[in-house]
Amino acid sequence: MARKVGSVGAETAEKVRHAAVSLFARYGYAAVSMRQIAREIDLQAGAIYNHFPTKQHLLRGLLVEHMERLLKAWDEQEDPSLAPAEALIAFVRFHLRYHVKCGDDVFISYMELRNLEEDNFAEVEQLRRRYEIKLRRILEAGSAAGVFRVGDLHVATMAVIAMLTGVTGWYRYDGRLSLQEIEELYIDMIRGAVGMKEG
Amino acid sequence: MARKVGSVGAETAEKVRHAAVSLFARYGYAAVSMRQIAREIDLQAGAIYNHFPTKQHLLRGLLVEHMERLLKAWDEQEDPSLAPAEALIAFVRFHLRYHVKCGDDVFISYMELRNLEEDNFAEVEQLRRRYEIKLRRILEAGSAAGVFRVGDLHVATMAVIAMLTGVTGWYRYDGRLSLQEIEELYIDMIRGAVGMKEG
Amino acid sequence: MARKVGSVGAETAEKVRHAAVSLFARYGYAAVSMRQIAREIDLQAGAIYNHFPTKQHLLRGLLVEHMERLLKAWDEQEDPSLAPAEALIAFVRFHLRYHVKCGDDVFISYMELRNLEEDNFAEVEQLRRRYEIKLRRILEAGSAAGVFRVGDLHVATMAVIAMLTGVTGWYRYDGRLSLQEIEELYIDMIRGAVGMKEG
Amino acid sequence: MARKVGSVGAETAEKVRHAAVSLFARYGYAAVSMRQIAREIDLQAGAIYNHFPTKQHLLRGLLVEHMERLLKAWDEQEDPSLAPAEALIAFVRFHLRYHVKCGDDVFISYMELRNLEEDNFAEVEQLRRRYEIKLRRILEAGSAAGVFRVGDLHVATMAVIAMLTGVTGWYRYDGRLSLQEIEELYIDMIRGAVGMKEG
DNA sequence: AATGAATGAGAGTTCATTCAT
DNA sequence: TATGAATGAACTCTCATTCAT
Repeated sequence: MARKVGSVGAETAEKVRHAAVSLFARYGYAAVSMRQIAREIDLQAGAIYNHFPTKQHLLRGLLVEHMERLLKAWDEQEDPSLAPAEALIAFVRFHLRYHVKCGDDVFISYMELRNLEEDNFAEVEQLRRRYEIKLRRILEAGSAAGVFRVGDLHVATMAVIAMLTGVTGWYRYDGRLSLQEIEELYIDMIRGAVGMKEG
Repeated sequence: MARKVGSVGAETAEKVRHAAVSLFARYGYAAVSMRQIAREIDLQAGAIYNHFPTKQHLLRGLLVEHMERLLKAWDEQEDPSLAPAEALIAFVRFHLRYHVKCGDDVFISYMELRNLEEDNFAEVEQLRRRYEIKLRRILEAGSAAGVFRVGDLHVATMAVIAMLTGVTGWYRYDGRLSLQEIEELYIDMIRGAVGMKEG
Repeated sequence: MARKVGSVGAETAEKVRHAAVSLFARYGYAAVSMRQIAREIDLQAGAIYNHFPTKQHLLRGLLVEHMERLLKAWDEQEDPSLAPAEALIAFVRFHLRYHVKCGDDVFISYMELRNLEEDNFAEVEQLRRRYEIKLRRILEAGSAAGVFRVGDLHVATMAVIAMLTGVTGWYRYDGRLSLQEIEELYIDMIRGAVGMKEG
Repeated sequence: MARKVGSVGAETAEKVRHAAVSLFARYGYAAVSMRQIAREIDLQAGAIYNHFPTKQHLLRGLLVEHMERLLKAWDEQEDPSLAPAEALIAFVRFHLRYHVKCGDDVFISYMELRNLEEDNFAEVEQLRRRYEIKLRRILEAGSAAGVFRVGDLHVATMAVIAMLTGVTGWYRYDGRLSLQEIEELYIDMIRGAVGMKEG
């Protein structure tokens, strides 16, 4: 067998990404050095540059890829035949599960936006907006159908997302409440917040 | 009097704090150097050390003082005679106004927590919890009085605060909606989220 | 006495310049590190940046200041009343003495031109051209007066300067020939080269 | 034959040499990386080491081979039957043509001497001296024959070579003067410099 | 003979902090 | 209280070189 082209390299790149996510989440992009990332995976700092041209590229990659995975995951599980009420509930469950599972990715994709250079920032912002629109469309449909009572679509969208994403700040795997319980609590609150008719 | 003792110094310290808040908010604590802060106010970096023993002390001061101001502001305007429903509305208005007005302070007090050394972190966390408890007590009272329907007190507290604080992420002074309009929208949503009886 | 403002700093800057000239001459700009320069004068590398913003600025300064000193030195000793033949001889003696005395400065100002960034290069080139013109004017005057026989002014200027400057490549203070002897030899050769009438 | 043994390799080595000469001439040995050289010829840096054991060997090779080619070229065209005056003129023409044609090789063989390690330096210096001696012998013969008037053989040799080599610094293929014109100008000046009797 | 990944050292530069003045 | 100069450590990134494939 010839060279396992792209194999060893791809593995190392993945390890770098993983270590970086974890360290950036804990200490912040600016506070984490390339040496720290390298040390975490028993590598010399210089070797990272075989896989990522700069620290900034590494960050951009993490955020862009996180957003793309998130969008893809939603697209794959979205069921367009659902009525708005069910669609909203599905979105809430999806968002909570995904954000709780990928805590670090989510966290840095909120915290490290300001460390992106202008172009990279714009790119990630656009992806984020595409995700927000997923929710907005649901609220819009429910509003139009008269099953939600939403004062302002944009504000409601931001409020629901902020509320849900906040969970990543305090959720613990072995906490007082299970993820299922938390889901039900949030579904209840969000139903109320968007004025969903009982049913 | 040869010199307004303590006056010039206090002024400089205040200028440093102000420049630091603004720079930390924009670029993050770790990405901002003492030299940058000094340059902003036409000073040499060394001079900052006449007023703050370390960069970490400077950060701690900013967060602690922000939280103490926030708590004091609430304490000053809280009206213990209000019924839970009115108290909640008052809290929502207060939180939105304060957070929108002191955007940078609020922002860094969320973003830079992880850059605090252990003890300082604990101190700020405790202050934050004291603030959260203000809201929690209101929800608790409303729940007990049967005017709110809250599945879990802690979750509801966190959800409401996350929802409200999210506003600082997108609010613009000259945006589409006035602060008053935003307040009404949030009051409506939060009423729904906590199952407040119409009235 | 208050602070000896600019004294300590100016001294250090001068020491840096001196060490840099000497090291650049021996090993070349690109091959010499800021740490090497610093070590030479018992300083930390970082401290150099209190006096020179970048390594490139340091180099530019050395070359520009060398050329300016050279021009000033010539201007101070030039005697406009001299006839072309005597003026040429005076120039030859001046150039040899100055270039032999300031060997390292001269050397790097030829060798390190390509390490200058575009703007800095243009600046130094212009100074160099101003110096060449000093000789050219002499040759021109002698040509016009019929005391020199010069085929092409520009070529003759370059040839004489190249010939003279070459001395720095092999001159040794304690070599076989004294500077005086070398001067006489070059005066003879250059007289011949420019077709100066015997006198 | 499955493979042109030694052919592909020799070609690559030649490409490396060529790229290196060109880059060293423009930026200097110390400022050029093996990666830069490799990139220039669409290669990975590591591959260069199949052809040259170190960067220093590569440099040494370039200088030694340049000097050997130069010496061989002179040896091939030297006509020992020429009288000193004609021999000098032949040398001038040869030197100018060769140095103008092989500008980069010549340039680095002057500029990069100091980047040679001790032994390699000695080797190249010896070759250079062998070349200088070619001129020296001519001057010597002319002096002995009474057709040149040379104050000091060594100084005259260095002066003539410096003067001639200086041309590479400003000669342009499409400049104001053709190479032929430049040759005549230099021949005239050098005749004068060595006190050649008119004839 | 070439690649892609790695090492270990070192580059230029900036950092928080100190201190004599 | 402020300055300007210094330290020693750290930063991102590049280097020459090696080596398994």
